Formats: sequence, structure tokens, C-alpha cells
Amino acid sequence: MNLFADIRTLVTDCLATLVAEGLLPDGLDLSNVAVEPPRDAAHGDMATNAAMVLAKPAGKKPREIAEALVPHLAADPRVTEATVAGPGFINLRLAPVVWQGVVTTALEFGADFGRSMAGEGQRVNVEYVSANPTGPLHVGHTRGAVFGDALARLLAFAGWDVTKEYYINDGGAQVDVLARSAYLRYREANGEAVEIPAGLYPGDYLVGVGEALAGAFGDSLMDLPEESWLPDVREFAIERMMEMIREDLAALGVEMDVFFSERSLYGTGQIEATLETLENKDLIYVGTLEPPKGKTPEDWEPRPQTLFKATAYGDDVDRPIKKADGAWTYFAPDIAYHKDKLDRGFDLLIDVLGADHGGYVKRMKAAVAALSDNRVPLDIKLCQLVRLFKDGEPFKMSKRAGTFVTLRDVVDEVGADVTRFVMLTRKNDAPLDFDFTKALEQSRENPVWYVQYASARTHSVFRAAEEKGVGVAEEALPGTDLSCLTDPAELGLLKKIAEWPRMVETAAHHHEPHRIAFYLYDIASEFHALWNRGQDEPGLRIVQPEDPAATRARLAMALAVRVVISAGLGILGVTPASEMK
RNA sequence: GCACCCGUAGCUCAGCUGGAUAGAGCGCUGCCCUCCGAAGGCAGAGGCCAGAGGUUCGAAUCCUCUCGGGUGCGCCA
Repeated sequence: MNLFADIRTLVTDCLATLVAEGLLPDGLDLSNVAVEPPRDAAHGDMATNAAMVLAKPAGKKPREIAEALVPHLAADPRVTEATVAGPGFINLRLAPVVWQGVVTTALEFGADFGRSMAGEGQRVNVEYVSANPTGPLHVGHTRGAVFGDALARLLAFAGWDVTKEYYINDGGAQVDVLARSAYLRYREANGEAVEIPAGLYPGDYLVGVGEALAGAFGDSLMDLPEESWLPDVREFAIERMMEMIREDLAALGVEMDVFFSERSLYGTGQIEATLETLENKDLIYVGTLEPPKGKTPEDWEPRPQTLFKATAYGDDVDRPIKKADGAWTYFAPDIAYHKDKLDRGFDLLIDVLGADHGGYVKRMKAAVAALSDNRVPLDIKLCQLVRLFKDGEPFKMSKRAGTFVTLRDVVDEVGADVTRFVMLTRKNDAPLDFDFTKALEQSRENPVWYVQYASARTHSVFRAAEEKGVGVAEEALPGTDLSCLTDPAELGLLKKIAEWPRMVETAAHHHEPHRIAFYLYDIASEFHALWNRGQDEPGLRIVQPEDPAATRARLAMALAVRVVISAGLGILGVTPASEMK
């Protein structure tokens, strides 16, 4: 399915022939041999660096190897031209029939075109969002949610066995703050005038929780001391918050496989057992940390703490796992949580976090490396800030939370599809400007609209063909004779389609779903350009009223474009458009 | 002070596990279209890839240092 992989196989086969002929030594490492699209299309369709990477280990000059390789490559019927260029590149041109065959493959595989086995069925856990259950999700969470979800879909498409997971941070002090905030709203619901003091959560979203508490408990909690009501209220409020968060995520099209509660780790011995595992590796000790140089906190006083020897696995300092009062730091349950993931047998762990958690990366990697004896990699993807704009002006309004813009605000404003696409128009570690006005604009500047428009055109062209009397059912297109697709603009589009399977693997390998969004913009651009040329050159139009055969072939090509765009948007979690409204 | 991320066209950003003459959109300049194959099209100018060293056949990409921006730095998560 992946044409680049096919040609790479051709290259390695030819190399084997050279070995058999005694021109190359046996046992060469071919892992660096690549077949890629050249940067400049004038160089050809594909290029391989084989001669250059093998020159040194083979003890030959790059051009010497290349010259020997070229005749063998050129002997393949798919190859129309093989030339040596520059320092030892081999440029290949492929027969049009090869590119036309891409359409056949795309139609044959349909929604599975580009699906890869690169992941080899390995089990990967993608943890994302993982917000404290203390309020609605905000824009920052939205980016993490979209990124994590698209990454999960991408990995699944590329052959990984993916689990999407949300870690509920419900074990720390902030859920007690939530409980106190909700309790005040409860008193309010019971007719008391309340003021929310600083330090508690002021958002309106807790009013309903207070009312629900009043409904459930009546006035029975009114005169009790905090220690009596807090556990019940906390439980109740967390439940409500998670309900809200699940709804918010659903509104964005995000569905988790697992919600993992931090509190579920307490009282089960899991944290203690994790600690013991590390102790057995001699990675736990009691010591005193040095204050950070250049910026000593004012209330700093040296004190001995229980520490994890993170420096043994690449961290800069050892990290405390117990507070001064003997309680766990947040790090302790986090280690236990990651150990739980390891115990569940994952081959790869991915955490998606906000960029403000950058300081946390090394210690968590150290912990996972220690617990898995360096067997299971942990990749931590940090998502940078999102800055919101409306009509070019910064946008800070929130309907529900008062102080920050929520996920719901964004989705209500532009819809889930636009939200998701825009969030993926930047690399995760680059800051993102999100302009509501531009996101809904109908112009080439707006990649969402541009890609959707291309998708819509792959549908509308079928309707147009129907009207002109040369309509074809989509189901009848596989097997169509495509030999008339020879115009350079058409071949350019076919080559773009051919890149799709490779693009999936590259994006998955780098854990970078934004590459899919950029690719979709590219292929849409290519398709629009071809379409536009039909205005001045009617002979290039897809619908040819006098030539049903050409129409069929071009409709097949359009359908292949649709297949790719649909698959790509599917990975991003965006619904493809079949018409523009 | 230390760590991590970032620095690419006037602006916003891509750049495919190191590849050939570094790309796109916007903006700018010129030409075309007045159109339902519509919600514009085509072409052009514009770069010391922050800077300096290094690694090698070859560096925007890897390493070191410098400068500039962001994030974080025990008992918050």
C-alpha cells in the first residue's frame, strides 16, 4: 500500500543482487537506506540515499555504488528512469501506471487506505486532559484534549493498540477546596446569603452542585462541623464535576477508555508497594535538598525528607516523595499510577501535559525508567498556551467560570470540528493563536474551511456528472481504466495521494498529529489547483460530458482524494463535509 | 543560578528518524476573472535558517558555547 516502502524494497533487493555479484560486502546495515520524495520535483519522483550511506561501510565511493545500482533499478518495469545525481543520490522516475495504481489501491482499501502495521500491535497508553475535578475544562485543557485524542487515533490507525486514559487528580488538597466551595453553595441553596472568600472556587458552575446537595441532604449538614460533612460533600462534588467534564469532553468528541482515580490508590497499599519496589532498587533515601541557586525561597529551611534518587536516571536533583508532615507529595501517587500502567502491560506510555508542567518531565521519566528497568519508554508531550482572539482582539470572556474561557465556550462559539482542526494547526510545543473570527471565515487563509471545501467538491463533482449525463455510481469506480490520467497536474495529485500512507507512519512515529493537518491542507491545495485549472482549460475538468471514460477515471481520482481527506479528518476527529452551506 | 521548550521571508508558521537550489499562508507587486467549476485564479519579489565553533561525503536538523523569548525550580498538582 505504501509505494515508498515498495520502492525501498526494490532498492534493497537490488543491493542484495550487488552483494551476490560480489560488488558489495555481505552483512551491510541497510536500516539507514531511505526512499523519499525529493525536495525538488524536478529531480524526479523518488530519491534514495543508498549509495551514500553504504559508501563508508562498503569501502567504496558513493558514485561507484550508485552507478552499479542504477541498471538494476532501471530494469524494474515500474522505473522509467534512474540517474545518479549530486554526491550520490539516485533519482527515480516512475511510470504513470504506477501512480494511477495508487487510485486503485485507495479505492480498494477505502477508509483503511493508509492504515499501517507500523505499531505492530504494541500496547500504548495515552494519558491526556487529566484535569483536577474542580471545575469546567478551560482552553488549555481543550488543546490537550484534542491533541491527545488525535494522537490516540493516529497511533491506532498506524497499528498500535491504544488505551485513552484520564487521570483524575482527586487526591490532593484542591478537592477539599472544592468541597468547601460547594458547601457554601449548599448553604446558599438553603437560603443563607453567602460570599465566596478568596481561595475558594467562585464559579457559577457550583451553584447547581449546592442545590443538588440541598436536594440530597436537606438541611442536615448545616450545623455540622467541617470534618463531619467534608468527605460526603467532597465525594458528591467530585462526582458532579466529573460528570460535567465527561459532558464537556463528549461535546468535543473525546471519549476516554479509562478514568483512573488518584484516590483509588490510597488505602490499597499500592503507593507503599511502589515505594518498596524503588527501595529494593536502592533508589529511596532520607536526605536534605539544597535550595535552588539564585532564587532561594524566603521561607526556606533545610530539612531531611524521603527522596527518590531521580538523578540515577537523568534528573537534575532527587525528588521528595513525602511532605514535612509525613504525607505523600503529589509525586508519590503519580509514581504509583505510572507503575500501575506498567503493571497493566503497556509497551509505551505517553503523557500529554500543559507546558507549565515542563519541570515534571525528567522526574517522571526517571521514575518510569527505574520502575521498568528502562524497558518501557515514557514520552511526555507538552502543549503550549492557547491565546484566544475575536476580531483580532484578545478574548477572555467566560459564561460559566467567570475568570477563564472554558472548553464549552469555544465549542459553542465555533463547533467541535473547527475547534479540533484549529487546535492541530500548530505543533504541540508552539504557542497557538486561536481567532474565532478567522476560524469561521470562508477563505484560503482558513485551513479548516479549505480542507472541508475540497472534501465537499469531491462530492459535488459526482452530482455535477450526474446532471451532465455522465454520472457514475461510486461503487462502480473500482477497476476503472485510469490510463488517461497523465496530465502533470493530475499526476501531481496522484503523487500526493501516494504520500498518505507514508505521512501516517511519519506522523505516528513522531507522535505529531499536526502533520496530518498540514498534509490535508497540502492535498486540498493540490486538488483545488487542478480544479481551478478546469476553468480556463475545460479539457482538464473532471466532468467531460463528451467523454464518459475520462470522466470515470477522473471521478475515481476525486474519490481517492475524498478517501484520503476523510481518513485524515477521521484521525483529527473532524467530520468531513459533503457540501458547503 | 539551574533545567526544559522556542528562535526559519515584513507577519503567522511548516520543514518528513542529517540530504540536492530551505517551503506555505497572509501582506506586498504585476496580470487575469466579474465568474454558480461560486465563496477568486496565475505569476513575481522577498532568507547569512538568532550568532560562533564542532561532528561528516552533506547540518535549519546532531554536539558545545553565546545572545534573545517563554515555562518551571522542596513541604501545589
